[in-house]
Amino acid sequence: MTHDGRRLRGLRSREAILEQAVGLASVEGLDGLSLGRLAAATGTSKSGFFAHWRDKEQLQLDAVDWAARQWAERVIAPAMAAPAGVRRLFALHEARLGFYGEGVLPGGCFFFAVQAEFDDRPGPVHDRVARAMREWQEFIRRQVAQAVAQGELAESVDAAQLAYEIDALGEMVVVHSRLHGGPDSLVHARRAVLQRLRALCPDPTLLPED
Amino acid sequence: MTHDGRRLRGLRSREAILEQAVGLASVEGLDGLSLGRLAAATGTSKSGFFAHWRDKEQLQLDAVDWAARQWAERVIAPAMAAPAGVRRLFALHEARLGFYGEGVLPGGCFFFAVQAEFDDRPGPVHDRVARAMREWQEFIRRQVAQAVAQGELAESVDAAQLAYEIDALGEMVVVHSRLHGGPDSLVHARRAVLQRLRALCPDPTLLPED
DNA sequence: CAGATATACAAACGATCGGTCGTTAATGTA
DNA sequence: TACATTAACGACCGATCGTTTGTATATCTG
Repeated sequence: MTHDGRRLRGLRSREAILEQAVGLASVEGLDGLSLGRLAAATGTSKSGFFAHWRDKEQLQLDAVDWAARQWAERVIAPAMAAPAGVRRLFALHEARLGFYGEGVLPGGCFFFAVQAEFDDRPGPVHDRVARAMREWQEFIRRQVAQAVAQGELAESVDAAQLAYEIDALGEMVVVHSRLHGGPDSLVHARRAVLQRLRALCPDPTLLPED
Repeated sequence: MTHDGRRLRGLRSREAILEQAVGLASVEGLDGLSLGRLAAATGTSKSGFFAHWRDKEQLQLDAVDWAARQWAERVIAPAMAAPAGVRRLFALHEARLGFYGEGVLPGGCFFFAVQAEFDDRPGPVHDRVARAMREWQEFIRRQVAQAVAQGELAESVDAAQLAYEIDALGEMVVVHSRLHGGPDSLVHARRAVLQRLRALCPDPTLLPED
């Protein structure tokens, strides 16, 4: 029952498979991704998956968790280095845009693809995705509320309202940039949130001018 | 070669099939939608499709066109009733939110589902969707530019920038409302654009207060 | 060492996928 | 009336889907 070599090897390939699965799912979705192609991409056999997961749905659920962890490490964590308040809020937005712009995932954003796929399909995957998105939205809202409490945003700011705006402006970068090619949407998304925050911030010098 | 009864009957069922296809695709996507289920939903046979379309891709392309026509009739046309300028711009946004809120399509928005599906997959369907989305974005941009020209928006407004914001804030309603249930996102999306326009409009009385 | 456990595989399963073929019935044209 | 065209169909095709089964091998436990 202890951490021995067998389990370690199992965990390694499990992680490698999940990383591939999240990358592929960011392009084709969690359902569009077939076990056959995932097997080919990972260099393993289809049937080998069932040593790690009972069925495809279990793999999908673990993929959601893996993507959420990746998001926490590559977007949230770097932004937490910025001082709390409006600067951290904008750092969060920029970290997200950086995640998209660097092409960490071949499809841009795992959660965008999966949201569009499962927003109408009830089931465990829908629930898990909804929870992850709710936590993300709630996290942004808390950062807004903290900035208000610190006096870095006007007291009239509705935290849930501003959180929706920041999230929407950031999320739509994925499809706009991929569908129309250019990096225009990255610039638009960055500037939209920056100017919005500057307008609401009593001390705009906390934020870059452009 | 004239418009006779045969062709009329063909066109009728063709339209009925496309309407069903667009509705189903708004839920499961254009590829997730299978010909078998589409046949069951329309009460016809799979093989009957191939009298109207050479293959599935042709049906997908026609579905995109059909959805674009529906969008023009149910969103753009009503908004054109409003006087040109900032009022028409906001009417456009409200017409879109109404389209989503009324549940015209079971999946909320055909183009949202299809964008997420095809933004990374090159091919004719990708190109057709990209063109439709580019035209829509361009249409918003022209409405912004006209409002600026009429003096109903500040001259400093970057039309493409504001168009991106309006579109992003409207589009993300689909997934937010469906994933988290409540109509909060509809309120947030409406208020976000309304306050943004009011802030940029020299005569805010043109727009409702809330 | 023996026995249990876990990783991974090839082969095959029934179901469903997009698509083809040949046919029927209805509607048009000559 | 004779012939061409069209919508629509049932039956079937090879491929692929998610999944099951049985097996071989490597690792840990006793």
